Parts: sequence; C-alpha cells; structure tokens
Amino acid sequence: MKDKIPTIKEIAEKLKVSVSTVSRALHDHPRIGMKTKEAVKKLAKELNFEPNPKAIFFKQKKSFVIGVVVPKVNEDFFSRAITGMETMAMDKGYTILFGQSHDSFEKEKKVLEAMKKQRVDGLIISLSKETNKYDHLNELNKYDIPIVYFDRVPKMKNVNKVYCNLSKATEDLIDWLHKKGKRRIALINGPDEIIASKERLEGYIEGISKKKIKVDMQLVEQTDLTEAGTYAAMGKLFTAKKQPDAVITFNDYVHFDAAQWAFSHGIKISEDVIFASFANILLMKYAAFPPAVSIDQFPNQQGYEAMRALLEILDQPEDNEQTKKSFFDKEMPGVMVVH
Amino acid sequence: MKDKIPTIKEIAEKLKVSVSTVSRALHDHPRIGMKTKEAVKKLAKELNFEPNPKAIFFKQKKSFVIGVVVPKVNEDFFSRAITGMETMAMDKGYTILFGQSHDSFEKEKKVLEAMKKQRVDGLIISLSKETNKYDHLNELNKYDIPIVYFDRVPKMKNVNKVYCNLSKATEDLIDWLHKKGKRRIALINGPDEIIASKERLEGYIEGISKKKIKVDMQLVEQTDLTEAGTYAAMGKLFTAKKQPDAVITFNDYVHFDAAQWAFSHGIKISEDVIFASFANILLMKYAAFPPAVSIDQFPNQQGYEAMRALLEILDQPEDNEQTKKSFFDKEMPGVMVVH
DNA sequence: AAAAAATGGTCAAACGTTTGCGCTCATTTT
DNA sequence: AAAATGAGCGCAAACGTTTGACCATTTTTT
Repeated sequence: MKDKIPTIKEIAEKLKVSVSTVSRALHDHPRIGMKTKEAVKKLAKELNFEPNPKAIFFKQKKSFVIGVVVPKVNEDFFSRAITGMETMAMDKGYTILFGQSHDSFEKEKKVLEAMKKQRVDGLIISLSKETNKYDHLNELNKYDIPIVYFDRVPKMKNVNKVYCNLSKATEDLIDWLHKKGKRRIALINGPDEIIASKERLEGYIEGISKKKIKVDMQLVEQTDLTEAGTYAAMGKLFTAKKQPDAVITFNDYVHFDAAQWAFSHGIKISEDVIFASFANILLMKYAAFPPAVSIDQFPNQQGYEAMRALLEILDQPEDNEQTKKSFFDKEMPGVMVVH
Repeated sequence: MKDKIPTIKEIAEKLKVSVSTVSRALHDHPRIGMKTKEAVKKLAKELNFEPNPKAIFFKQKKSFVIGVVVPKVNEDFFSRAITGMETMAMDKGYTILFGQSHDSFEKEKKVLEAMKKQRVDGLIISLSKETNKYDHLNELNKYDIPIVYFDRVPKMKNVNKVYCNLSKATEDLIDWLHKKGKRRIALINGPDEIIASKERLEGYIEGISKKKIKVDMQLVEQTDLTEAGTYAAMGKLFTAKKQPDAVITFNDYVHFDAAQWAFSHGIKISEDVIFASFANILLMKYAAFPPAVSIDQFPNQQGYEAMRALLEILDQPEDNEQTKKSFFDKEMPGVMVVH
C-alpha cells in the first residue's frame, strides 16, 4: 500500500511535458490544448493521482477548515448546532476543526491557541460562561481569521454574530400563560453576565407590563444553573406570601430541577403551577415533567446560518474597504411550542 | 492588523545569519552556540514570531490533526466519547477534525473523503449502522493514515479497535435481576448486523443458562431501534401466555419507548415488570421511567483510550515490521449501575 | 508580404521551513 | 609541527503546487 504517491511531477515526466502544463491542464486552464488536457487527465486517473492538500494549503494560504468552538458538545443545543454547521460546511467543501471550552475561560484560550496554530480559515464560537475578555479572540485577527459569534455572543457591536433574541420569545410565553389565566408569573433567570439572561428579563418586564400587571421583582429569581442554585430559587419563590402560578425557567436543565423541587415539595405541577421553558433538550418526550410550553431556538438552523455567514465572509475579496466596515448581525426568532 | 507576519527569513536577515541557523536555534539544536540562540530567540519574541504551520505540515507530512467520525454527536454516548478523545488529543498537541455519518453509508463515505482530502494524521471512527463494506476506509491506507475503530467496530480481526464487550455485562444484569427474584427475563435486542446485538444475545443466553433456566427464545425480541419497532417487540412479549417479569433493552432509547408502551398499556413498571438497559443518556434522573439497573459503558474513557491508542500508533517508527503486524485491541468493561 | 494576434506550451520563482552535508576556524591530541 | 577533533554556522536541496512572465509556432489581419 506504500506504492509511492503520485505527484504532478511524475505525470509531467511520463508525458514529457512540464509540471506547469500538468497543473494547468488539471485546472482546465484555457491556454492548454485539448489533446494535452485529455492526456494529462487520463494519466492522472490511471495513476490515481490526488493533489497533495498540504502543499496546496501552504501555497494558497487556505485550508478549507473552519474552527468551531462550543462550551459543550454534550449539550443537545450545541450538538444540534454543530450538525447544522456541518451540513453547510460540507456543502461548500469545508471541514470542521472541533473544540470545546467546557465553559472555562482558560480552556477556551487553549482551544483558540490550537485553532490559531492550525490556521483555520475562519472560526465560529459560542463563548464560555466565564469569558469577558477578548484578547485571545483578537489574536486571530493577526492571521486574518474571521470570526462569527454564535448564540453566546459578546456585547460588542462590531462583530459578526448569529443569535436568538429571546426577549420577544419571553413575551410570547407570558402572553400564552396569561391566556391560560395565569397572573403571578415567576421567572428563574440565569446569571447576569450572560446576555441571554438580560434578554429574558427585558422580555419578562415588557410582557408583564403589556398585560397591565405591575412587575413584582419578588417573582424574579436567579440561578447559577446548578441544581442547588435552582432549588434555592424555587425555595424563595414558594415561601413567599403569594406563590406563583406559573414559572418561566432559563432553560430545560433549570426547568428539570425546578420541576423536581416542586414535585418533592408537594406542589402539583400543571395544577398549582405551570412551567414554561426555553428548549434545549431533545428527548423531552420521555421526561417525567415536561414544561407546558417552551421556546424552540432551532439550533440546527442557527448553526447553519452561522456557517453560511462565515463562508460568505471568506468569499469576499481581501481588501474590500466597504465590506470591512460592515458586520454580519443575524437575529433569529425563537418559536413557541406547546407540549 | 495586517502588519506582515514575520518569517524565519526576516529574523535571519536582521541578525545577519542564515535561515538554517535560525531554524536550528529555535529548535535548540546542539550545534548552535549559546549567544546566537539567545539572540534569535530574543528577536523571535520581539517580532512575535510564530512558525507557519502550513509550511511545517507540508514539509513534515504531519498536521497534528486527528479525524473523528461518529454516527451522531447528538447522541449522548458519542458526544461524551468525543470529549474523552479531545482531552487526550489536546494533551498531546493534536486537534480534532470532526465529521458525522448520520448513520448513512453514503455520508460516511463523503466524510471520509473529506478526511482524506485533509490528510489527517489518523482516524477514529464509529461505523454507521449501514456500513458493511470497507473500501472507503482502506482508501486511507494509501496515505498511511492509521485507523482506530471505536464502539461500533467492524467484524475483521486485523484492525485496531476499542470497544465494550457487552456479553459479560449482560450476564451481570441477569444475575442482578435473578437475585431480585425475576425468572422470566426478556431481551429486546437491536438489529442483527450490529455486533453489539450479538454480544448481548450471547451474554443473555450464557447468563440465563448459568441460572439453570431454560432459554426461551419467545422472550427474545428485536427492534430496529425506532419507536414503532420497539412497540411491536413489546406487543409480542406481553401478549404471550406467560409474560416477562423483567425486560432488558438494547439501549436507553429503546428502554424509553418500551417503558412508554408498558405505561400506556397499564403495566405497572417496577411492580409487574422491571427494566434494565444499557446506559447512553445522561439526564436519566429527570426521566419519567428510568430503568432499575443499567450498564454504564463510560464513553468518555472509551474515547480517551481510543485516542491514546491512535497517538501511540502514530508515535511508532515508520517501518517497524513487528509492530505492523500487531493490532491494538482493547476491550473495556461495562459496569452495572443500580438506580 | 509584413505585422499582429492567437495558440500551446515552458521556465523558474515562490510559499516557509527543515536538514544533510560541508566549510572554517580554533582547540586538542599525537 | 602536523594531524585529528569539534564547535558553530552557512549552503542548498527538498517538500508539491501554483502562477507570472516568457517563448515559439501558426494563423489571421492589414
């Protein structure tokens, strides 16, 4: 099997032409005659010639590899997003170089170091929970590696991003809950640093206000996304004088813990209290206590769009002044799903 | 930001030495004097020099990229396996080029084509459900890309593989169920083509026999892993004259459907019938009907070992005749977990 | 019939790094 | 004093491909 891998040079020698002719023939260059083209291509097939990508990458300064960094593939949301990215990438002949930050800033830095070392053509990243400095990302500028942020995007304005603004979606949830007769709607939100938390809170306040209900901040709790944090939040909500009749949770993981807490404290789910959440788990149909309604963020499509955006950027001619200034900013809708 | 990326050549010119000296100095070559080494390294730091990996890959025929192909990242088992692989790979300075087959033979071929095009240094793959020909994999031999099979390994003997033999684990399950007083233990197995199915069946027969119980093939059904297939299997098992008092399912997905069927047919779970499964889902604690006992296959560690094996193979000197003949074959234990 | 253009191809540089070999001193050994 | 050793470094080839600049024919235009 070590038969000596054929190169353009060997083809040239066997055909008594120059390597440049072979190269051009294989690329259908107009300046090469039909007969030679045919001959070259025929021999190339026979020898089972495949150009050495390493040499091409080196010469062209391009590798057709896109770096993708997410906090955890193990989260349904991200693994589905990656699948969307992969679909688009494959379509255009790109492959994905993969890394996880595990929600740690340090690991994110390390992974980005690897991506830089590999000189990916571009990067799609969903930031770690801890990330609030961007030096490691700016490092990539040095090698003209464009970045598209995804889902967990940074606060800055002048970056490419694809994300789902959840404030509108949160309003939808409140609307639906209100129609069900719920008036004391609670929110268990995520950590402040996460933009998504801010969006949910905005939507919550906006949604409640539109229903002519006074916003009661006693009904808004926070969790650090751990089980204990969520239990604590539930504890506070349900020991107040007036208990909530509906709870919107930050995501499905929080929902599960919240529902678990309710169950073990004798609160009747979907009678005493009704749950709403933001969907990020696939196998909800087997859950003991699924939320009554949730917001689907279509991670697959988000990933697809992020990759599309990145590849578009890569397609733009190098020093186009006007495109340099404009950034890709795609906000995608979250859609409410009743279970 | 387009400050012109420094090369070894520029360092050489500024220091009035040759490029070879710079290269060797940076690699701490013994034949280079201390003063020059210092000078070179100092200037390299100043200029923020980073070697161009594309050039190195080209020259050294190595890229420090490992291809990883799984059926679906979205399955908990595989995403955790990948995390294990990543841990090991990162540690050794490798990065993962990622692809999914989506359990389709055609897609698997395409993905492998991409891996080959990128000239990964090695490949770890868990085969698609449909794969029974291996030409696309042998193609990689041409470029000396070693392959380590993982979890869903091929039947062949002379390949590198890391997997979990589940026949012993299946016996353990039967042992446990037997101790609980169960005597009519059923098995809902997967498709015949999957090796894992054969292993489970072997373990089942062995385990039942050891308990001096006559093996009743009426108690063994198959599913194509779809909901409908599993429902059908349950239907057959529970319309027989003598119904099972325990059911071992092929995996958690099958378990869920089976339990769902039981529930909706008025069968009391954990009273009338007790379930056992092979774990591949993380969030079991929130499930409506978790299995009473299951086998953990530690995907993380399996992935870790597979990557370790591959990197070891890559470390071996090229034409070592004896190592060429020996293949890596690691069977890992499945461990029973009572819920 | 001379000039211009089209046609089909070759040459050599370039991409950035690594590495075998050889060269020049200076030092040590006989 | 001649020969061997070794330290420190440079030369140039090599990896496989692409590409701008030429060159040599033949064909077309004026």
